[in-house]
Amino acid sequence: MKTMKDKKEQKRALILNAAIKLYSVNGFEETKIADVAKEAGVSFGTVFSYFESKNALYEAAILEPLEEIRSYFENVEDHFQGDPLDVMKAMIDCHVEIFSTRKELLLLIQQVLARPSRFPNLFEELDGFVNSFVDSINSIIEEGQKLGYFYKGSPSLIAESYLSFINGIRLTFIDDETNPVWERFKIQALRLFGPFYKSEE
Amino acid sequence: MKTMKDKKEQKRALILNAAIKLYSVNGFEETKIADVAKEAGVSFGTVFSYFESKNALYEAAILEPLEEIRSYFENVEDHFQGDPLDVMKAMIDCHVEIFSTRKELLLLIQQVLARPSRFPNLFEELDGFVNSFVDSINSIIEEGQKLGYFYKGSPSLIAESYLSFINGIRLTFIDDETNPVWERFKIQALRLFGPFYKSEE
Amino acid sequence: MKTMKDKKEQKRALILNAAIKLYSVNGFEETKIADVAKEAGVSFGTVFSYFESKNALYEAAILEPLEEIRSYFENVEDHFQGDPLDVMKAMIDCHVEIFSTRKELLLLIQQVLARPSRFPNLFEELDGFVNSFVDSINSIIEEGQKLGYFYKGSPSLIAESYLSFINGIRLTFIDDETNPVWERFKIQALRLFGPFYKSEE
Amino acid sequence: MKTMKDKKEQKRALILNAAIKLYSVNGFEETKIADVAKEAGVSFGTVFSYFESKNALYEAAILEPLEEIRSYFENVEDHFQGDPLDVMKAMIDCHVEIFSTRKELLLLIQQVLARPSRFPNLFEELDGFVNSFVDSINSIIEEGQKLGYFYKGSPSLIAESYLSFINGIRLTFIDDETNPVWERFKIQALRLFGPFYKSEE
DNA sequence: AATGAATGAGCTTTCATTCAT
DNA sequence: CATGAATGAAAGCTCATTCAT
Repeated sequence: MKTMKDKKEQKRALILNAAIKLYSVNGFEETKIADVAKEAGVSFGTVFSYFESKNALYEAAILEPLEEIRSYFENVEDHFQGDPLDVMKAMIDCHVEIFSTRKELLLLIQQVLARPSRFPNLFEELDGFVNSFVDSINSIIEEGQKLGYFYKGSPSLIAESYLSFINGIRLTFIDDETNPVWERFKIQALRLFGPFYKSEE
Repeated sequence: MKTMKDKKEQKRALILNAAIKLYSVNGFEETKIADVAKEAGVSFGTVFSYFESKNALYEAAILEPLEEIRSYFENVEDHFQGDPLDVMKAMIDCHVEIFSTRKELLLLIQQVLARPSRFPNLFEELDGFVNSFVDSINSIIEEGQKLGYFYKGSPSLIAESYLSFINGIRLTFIDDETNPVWERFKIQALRLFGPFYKSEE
Repeated sequence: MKTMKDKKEQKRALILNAAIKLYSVNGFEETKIADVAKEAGVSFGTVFSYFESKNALYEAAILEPLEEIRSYFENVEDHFQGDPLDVMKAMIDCHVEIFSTRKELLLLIQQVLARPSRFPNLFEELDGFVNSFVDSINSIIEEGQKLGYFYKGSPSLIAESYLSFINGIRLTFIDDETNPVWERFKIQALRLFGPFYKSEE
Repeated sequence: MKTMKDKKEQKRALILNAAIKLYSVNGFEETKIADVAKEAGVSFGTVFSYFESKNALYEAAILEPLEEIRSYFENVEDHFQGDPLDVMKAMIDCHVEIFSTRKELLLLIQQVLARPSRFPNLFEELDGFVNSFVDSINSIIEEGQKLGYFYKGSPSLIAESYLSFINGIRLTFIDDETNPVWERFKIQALRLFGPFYKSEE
């Protein structure tokens, strides 16, 4: 009994991963369910017995991985402790790690963001994600501002700038997954918060 | 004679603008040639007499507007004179103006960037665009670094950061076209170059 | 032992009744085996262990109930005794009772009759049914004719007219199951046999 | 110009006739659009440029021929003049002619009547047809009753009986198109109105 | 015996593209 | 040139049926 459920779960994951892979590369319309099935090693009929429709599969391919990383954006305080500056550094480390690693998810997210009217539900969800993040680090930024670490000004602006920045990198340097590149962007990310690394001569 | 050519040119523009509008909102696959024709007020047969295929129309819809803005990214020195800091400020003003205004073009660009393997030619072109920009402002950044305005470090990194940043804003705040929002991001953009606006208390 | 067989029989009946219900309303193609199974409270796999195929189930859904009423059409003399006129009256009572009550079966029959080439076996069977009925009441009609009750002329014609008539009612007034409606048609049915109820002023 | 419209009309008719033929024999679900196209000698794509969908084609295949015969059922007085008895005789002649000739239309109608819940619009339409007919001959029957030709009683009952009767014949003797058979049923049809042909010995 | 996961034939429908008018 | 009728490849999806458990 247990085994059967596990097997179903496993096969579902197989299909979902195939979907993530193909959707991220080819986009929604040009990914054929038959291709996903082949990639997953099942018949296309099987895909439909695990996911209601092509649309539902797409949503799952984005939303489920999103859950895995959600916490690192929405509960920043829980994951990173200490001095606001250290928290931000740790957070940036974590986020860059995620963005450089999870290329597929980010591509999918960008597909949705680039066509909000086509995927209204997903867009809504992602929009909420952004807002939650901004809220989540608001107080940390404020504290950092009081301590003189960060630029004065709207914490939201800083948070949004930061998110746009790492998002933009992923989009602009889509092929690069090498550590060094991303490593260097971490410094730039922090500079949106405050005037750091000034004297690196 | 002249008039005939003009008329043809005009009709071509009509179709191209319709294409830009619809492709940007609906993406490549979900934009139907019939819809473009209707939007342009011509029959769909006519579309094919001005553009070889749906693909060719998509390429034109991206590449031709791209030409219009190319100069502001690839010949930075020609457009903005003076002190490196002033040049950057002027450039950012100009770029933000472009990014906030030409939502449609940017959406199209992001569609391509999000699916490099689907549009290799276009991706190549856009990639070249990025590189040209980075090259173009290299010496300005270097000069600014010597003068102590800008952070030390790889000028490419700074240029790429900047591009990613404005790109990311466009993507993340896709709906916003209001000036104030974009205005505030200009400050953040400049902070990728150097520690400016520190004392805005 | 006995119980086991009974249980099997019972489950078979459960499925058959579900099939009759759904086939009659939705027709052959639009009735899904899965729906029949759900209606019967079994898994769809079970349906196939009682009936060879969807076709076989359809045939059973028509032929088995047909058996139950067959006798009232093919052995008219055995069921109704007396004067030919009384026999016909009793027969009409009985038939109208059947037609008004067994809407489902009649709908199924009409589905078959409306598409003879799709269900040749079933059609054959129903055609035989009609012929048997016509033969069965032939002598009764002849006798009634001799007694001056019924119209002269081919008894077959009268029998066929009668059958067409009640069949047609069922088809034309498909929703009506109220007694009064059917009651009034009994008078009309008898008028196909002879000039009755003339003076009902 | 004129010719083009005519040609389109002609091709539409070609497709519609093919549809009538196949739908009537095979029913809605088992008639494939590809088959209709082949029968009409066009590609299946063409079918969709004349009819919105398979459903729309089915509706057209029933409703358009229905229009052709409507008048003979709904404007009985306009078509047949004289003595009520003569009117009925002429009407029956006409109707039997229609029913014996237009087997295809009648089969289609019966498909709809046998599955009202599947084709609610069409069913509605046909139901209206029946009611209009009943209304239409009401006064003629009443007049005939006054003159002593017809049975006393509800004119509606008589009208409905008549309609059920010819409908039922078409259904029960689906294959027969020979005149003699239908000719004999005309006598029976009239007997639903009054005690005619008593002395045909 | 009962289940339901897996399969894939076969359907409708869309839409880019061709080409005769 | 402009048009739009005709085409048919190609896709998503349904569901009867099989068969391992």
